[in-house]
Amino acid sequence: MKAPRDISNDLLESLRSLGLTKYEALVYIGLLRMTGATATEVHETSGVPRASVYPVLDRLVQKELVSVSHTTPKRFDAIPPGQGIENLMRRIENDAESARTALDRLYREKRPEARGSQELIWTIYGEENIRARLAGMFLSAERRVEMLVAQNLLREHVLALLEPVPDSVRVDIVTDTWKGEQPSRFRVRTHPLGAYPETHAPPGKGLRHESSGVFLVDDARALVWMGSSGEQPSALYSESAGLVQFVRRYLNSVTEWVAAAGQ
Amino acid sequence: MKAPRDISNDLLESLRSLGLTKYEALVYIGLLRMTGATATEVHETSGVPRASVYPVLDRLVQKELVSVSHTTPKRFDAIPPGQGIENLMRRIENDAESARTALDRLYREKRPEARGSQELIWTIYGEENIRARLAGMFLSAERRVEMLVAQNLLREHVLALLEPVPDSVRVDIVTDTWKGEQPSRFRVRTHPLGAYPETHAPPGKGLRHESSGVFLVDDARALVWMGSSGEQPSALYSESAGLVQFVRRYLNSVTEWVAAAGQ
DNA sequence: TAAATGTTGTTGTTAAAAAAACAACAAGGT
DNA sequence: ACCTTGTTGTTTTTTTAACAACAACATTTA
Repeated sequence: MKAPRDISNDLLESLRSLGLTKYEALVYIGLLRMTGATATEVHETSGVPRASVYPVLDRLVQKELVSVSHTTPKRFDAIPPGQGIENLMRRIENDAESARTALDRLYREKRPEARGSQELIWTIYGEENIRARLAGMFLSAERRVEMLVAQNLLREHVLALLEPVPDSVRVDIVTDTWKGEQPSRFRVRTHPLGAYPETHAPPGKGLRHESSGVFLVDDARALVWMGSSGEQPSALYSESAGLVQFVRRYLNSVTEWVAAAGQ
Repeated sequence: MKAPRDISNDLLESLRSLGLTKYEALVYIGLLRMTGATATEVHETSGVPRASVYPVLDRLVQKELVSVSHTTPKRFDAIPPGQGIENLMRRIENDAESARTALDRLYREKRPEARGSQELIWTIYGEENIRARLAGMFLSAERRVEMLVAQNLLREHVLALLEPVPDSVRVDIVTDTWKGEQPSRFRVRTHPLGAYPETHAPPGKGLRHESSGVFLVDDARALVWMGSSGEQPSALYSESAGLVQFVRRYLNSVTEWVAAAGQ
């Protein structure tokens, strides 16, 4: 192919994930700079081979990204980006909707937790997924929720999820700082988490508490939120006795430390 | 590939437009029926070759559609469809947003209507695009807006677009029926459009007025809305003297007919 | 006006890239 | 000794991209 000028690779990638091929993207981009261009002009400014330009334009018309004139030769015009992208998204959202419906049906047919998945430790990627799992944990709490969690993480992502927890469930929170009054609903204890001795960790490489947290529900379900700064966060979730016990001990020792520190 | 069971082709297509490959779709679908499956089990119920299952699962984890356990052998679990599809859509919407930003910049650099595009007749596909164009026409009206339009089309799609037209612009509407009182804002004339003699058309094949309409603004810009029933609608738009004159005459003769019919 | 030239729109073929399918094997567990 | 997991590399198929050739017109030029 000729020289498609200086089209950012990112843009092509974005358009591809909206369902366009490279050629379709290049033609549409080229067309945005022109008004009423002929196929040959499109070929020239987009760098797409002339013979390929015709089928590509046909597809773009089908996708409601360009309009055609009735002259000979035909002339083409781009639908403005706002409208055009909306047109693409409409199709995609339709697909998403029908896919969700179909998948939900399959999903509901699943035998409910046949095997003992309770011995496994799961890795969950992505903030949304972690939050969803946390919400589920909190929702299922019957007696007690405990957490050791950095203040920013708590405020931004966790606090809202505690809303549906009933009063009969005791909620213990250990965090680094707490602005404002103590909420009566929860037992909040503050402590400079960074100062907690990372026993077996080499200095400077200790677990970053910045965006991390440890959660335990009813001594039965544990989640460890590992927020690698900047990166996509991940978490461990488990109902296995092993991990739960480990988390249990960790929380105990931190709690003791906090108490001893004399707050 | 083995027998992927009875997976609807539509579903695979939908998932593809959300950025999944066939394999990714099959594995995810298969995984929805299981809980904590091993790679081999995934292979068995999805029909995807065992060796291919590993890279596919990796990608699905990246796309936040499945979670992995830390056991050996690894076990995999599907994120529930609602959450999973939301995860996919989030990425796509990000791409859409950044694409729109980038494209808008390019679009604005375009020299404003360099050539005389006013001689061309454009075909516009898709209801949204037609409505957008109509809205633009109405917005630019300085003296007069005339339309001959089926009642259903008028109510559902057109009336709302007339909102921003100032009082100084005269708006004439001819339609088949009009329930309720006459709006003082517009000059509405009703007429059973079907009865208008389709001069050169064979009976039964005359232009269906059901979802069609003719629009003229300031005697300068014309749009013909052709609503093929059920299909995607299309329209002609032009500022060319030829088409404008044709529409002008058509409106005139209909208006005369209506007047003669003695309303 | 007729020949020469050029452009548009089509069709068919080849090349490159991406996805799918298969083969083989080391590591570890039973 | 045997089976399973996870990994790697190779072949086949499908999809995109690139190229070649040509008929139908239209434009220029002699």
